Amino acid sequence: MDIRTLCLGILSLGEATGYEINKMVAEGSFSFFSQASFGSIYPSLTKLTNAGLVTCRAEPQQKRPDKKIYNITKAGRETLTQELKRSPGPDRNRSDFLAAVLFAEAVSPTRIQDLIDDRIYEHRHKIAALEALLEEDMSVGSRFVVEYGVAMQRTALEYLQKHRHIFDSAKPVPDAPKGEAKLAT
Amino acid sequence: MDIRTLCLGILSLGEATGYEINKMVAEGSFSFFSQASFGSIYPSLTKLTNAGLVTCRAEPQQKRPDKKIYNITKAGRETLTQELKRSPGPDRNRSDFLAAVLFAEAVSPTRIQDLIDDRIYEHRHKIAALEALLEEDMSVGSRFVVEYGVAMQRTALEYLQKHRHIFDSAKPVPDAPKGEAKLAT
DNA sequence: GTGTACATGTAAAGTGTTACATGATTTC
DNA sequence: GAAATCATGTAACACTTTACATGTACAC
Repeated sequence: MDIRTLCLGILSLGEATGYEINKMVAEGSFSFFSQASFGSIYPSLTKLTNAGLVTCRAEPQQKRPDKKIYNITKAGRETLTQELKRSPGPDRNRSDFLAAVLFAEAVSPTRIQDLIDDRIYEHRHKIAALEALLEEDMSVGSRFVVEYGVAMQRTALEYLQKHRHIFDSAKPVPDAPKGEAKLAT
Repeated sequence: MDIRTLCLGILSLGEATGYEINKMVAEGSFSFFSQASFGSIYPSLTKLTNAGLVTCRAEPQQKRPDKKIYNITKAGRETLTQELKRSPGPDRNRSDFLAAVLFAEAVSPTRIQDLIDDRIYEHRHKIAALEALLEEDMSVGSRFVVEYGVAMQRTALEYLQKHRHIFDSAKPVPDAPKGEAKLAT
């Protein structure tokens, strides 16, 4: 799903400005499963407007750029419906943390526990932030997604706490550990 | 983490060809947390070779392009160690599924249950595939990562099974939900 | 006085995917 | 006879990030 469709979907839930969309994606309930920045959101909104899928009304502000409030149009809803008929692509999860754990084993074993401990700390913060979000009023769908996020974060946290010890005996690997190295296929 | 570093890390675990790296990333234990295709892997290997971080030896094949087997160099390991000293960036999860569920609520409510049912089916398959992977011999780190993946997939599956009903008002639960596969839960 | 929140946007640079190009061998 | 596996690689295109550009207002 490209940023254009993401913006269209967010606007299907209610009007918003580019700034607000960025906040939702960066910190709000969209932050688990999407990411985008101003550099992609603003151009997307412009394109959607030109395509007639959203309308834009400017609200004057004092000493600031006008607020541009976007609304989805009927054509926009139809386009989104068509888009949702296509089966969603597979999830794409990219975790530098998991990669680092794997690679640290071969190259810098003493680093693994630090990596895991930092991660545990981050998970706790993230869970607290999500639970705070849940205190607010939100739609059934948003709540479903945020609770899904909490469940996933909790599982990750528990897994790390439970399995952290397996690296306790980690020892440096000799310079050339090839031969019949066991790479998972 | 860019594809160049990903390739370097994979090669730190043992020698491999571009083709093999692609398989690991597309289907193997790297597939949860990274993705890359030939179009990015081959150029990355070329760049790493030019930078002296890996070496390449060609093994002649019959009626096929030579196999190019890459090995990490000492300089490559040092570069990787440096890279691992930097704290890993945040996870970036992109899920068209979660986005679709959220947007479908506003635009096409009857679609949600289908989306969830398909997803449940996919999770079962994925879990089965991962558990098959675990039967094989693999390093401590690989096992850690694959088991992490299994835990996450299971949580997602259970969450969807448990919370699927909240969208019932959008569409009654069919008596015999389709896609009810006989795979391990 | 420093940082954050508000509020928009552009341009260059980098990164990654998709489709193409080639071709034998094995499995269904 | 079709599709998958093995095996490499390029080029065009799409997408995203980062840095730039321009301010005010408020809290600490």
